[in-house]
Amino acid sequence: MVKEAVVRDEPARQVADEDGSTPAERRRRARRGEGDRLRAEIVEAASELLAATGELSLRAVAREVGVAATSIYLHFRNLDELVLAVKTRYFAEFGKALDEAARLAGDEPLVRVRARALAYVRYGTEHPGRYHAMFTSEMLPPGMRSTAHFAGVEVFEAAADEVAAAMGPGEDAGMLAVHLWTALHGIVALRAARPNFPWPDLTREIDSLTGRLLGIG
Amino acid sequence: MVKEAVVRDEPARQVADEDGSTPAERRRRARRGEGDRLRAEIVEAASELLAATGELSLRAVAREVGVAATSIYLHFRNLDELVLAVKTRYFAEFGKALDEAARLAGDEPLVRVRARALAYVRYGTEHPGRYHAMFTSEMLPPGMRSTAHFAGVEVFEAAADEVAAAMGPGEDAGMLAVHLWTALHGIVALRAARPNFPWPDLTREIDSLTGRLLGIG
DNA sequence: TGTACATCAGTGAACGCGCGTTCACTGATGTAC
DNA sequence: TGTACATCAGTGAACGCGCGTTCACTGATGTAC
Repeated sequence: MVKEAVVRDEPARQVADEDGSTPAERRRRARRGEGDRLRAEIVEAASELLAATGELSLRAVAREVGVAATSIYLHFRNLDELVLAVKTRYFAEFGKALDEAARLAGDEPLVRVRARALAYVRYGTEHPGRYHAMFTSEMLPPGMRSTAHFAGVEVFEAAADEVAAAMGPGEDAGMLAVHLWTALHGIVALRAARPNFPWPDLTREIDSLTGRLLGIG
Repeated sequence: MVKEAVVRDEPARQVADEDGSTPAERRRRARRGEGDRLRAEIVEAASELLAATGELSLRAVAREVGVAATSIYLHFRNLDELVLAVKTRYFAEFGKALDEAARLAGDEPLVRVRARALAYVRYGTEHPGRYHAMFTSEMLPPGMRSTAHFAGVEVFEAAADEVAAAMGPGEDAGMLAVHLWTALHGIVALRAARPNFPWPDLTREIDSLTGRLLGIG
């Protein structure tokens, strides 16, 4: 009722949008030195859109922010650059969530690994869009899929150290870390892809999995 | 050099396409009762396209077959129906590959499980496009993602039976089967998403994984 | 044996959509004089 | 204290693209008489 029919690309002006927030108000033109404010708003909106829909279009972001589509080019050379910025953000947040979980778990190595593993799958299942964006191949044409896809290893490496600490010497910590990572990824990804399968309780599943992988009943 | 400039949607006519095959020749109009020939060709082309690119467009399929885009509507009500036909095909092929591997493995349960697991990840890594199409969520809007996404359970169930046979009584076969499935999926999916990670040898990985999960050194 | 006609297998133009990107531009803000 | 002007932050029209789907059609094949 309140909204006018918006005919074209034109961003909403003084109209509150449907959830009651007023991006139009936020969208007062930045002052001289504050050009980066728009950049932050763009990344924020893109982040939410990618999380919600699993894909990102420049025009959708511009619409969300309440700005002309072209304005995005003031801060990003193209769509890929924006996507990269968003993913970087996700990885930082994800890594922080895992570290926090491990910190809260105390000193016992196995407990720490379990906490980290549970935090991993929790984050993945609670933020399927983000997780998808971070860890799902888009089947890029060969050539492109080399460098950029290596992001997120730090997360793995932190977990690998944890695993190494949780096990006796003489065991293949590298292989175990790989088992753990792939298993956790599989849990998250399959739950997203097959939401109707009768999956077990997540905590039980992680306890059972880590127990078996690390050789503890 | 041989190809003329193709200006519009118009399918290639008497011209051999770049790999030397001549779809134009195949595309002689079907005889009276043989209307289903085109259907088979469409599914075949769609199957190859989806495997190669990870996505499917009606117009691309039509181009590949050498037929007007509208001709697809003679056999499928819309794009989704075609995609479904292709996925059904993939699942049948995938299931057959696993069964065949188990058959060749003989009678020893653990050997059978290992063979099945290895066949699973082999199929997945060798046909990333097909696997992606079968098992990767497309983040459909809620409402759509209920029924259709349950396809492929038979494959899981065959594996679950195998796992149950491979373990002693009193253990939680269901949980173990879930561990195995998610782990295998994770291996396939992460290798596709992170091709530059130093992954271990696939056979060693599967041996190690199944050993740990099923409690055998 | 010849021919009119129904049917089957397919065509081709057109639609409206959202997209990424380009280009020339505008108008408020701050600063130099 | 006033004003010309550069610069910064952003706009808006336009482009060409591939897409799914619709619609009215065409023309070869087989069959009934």
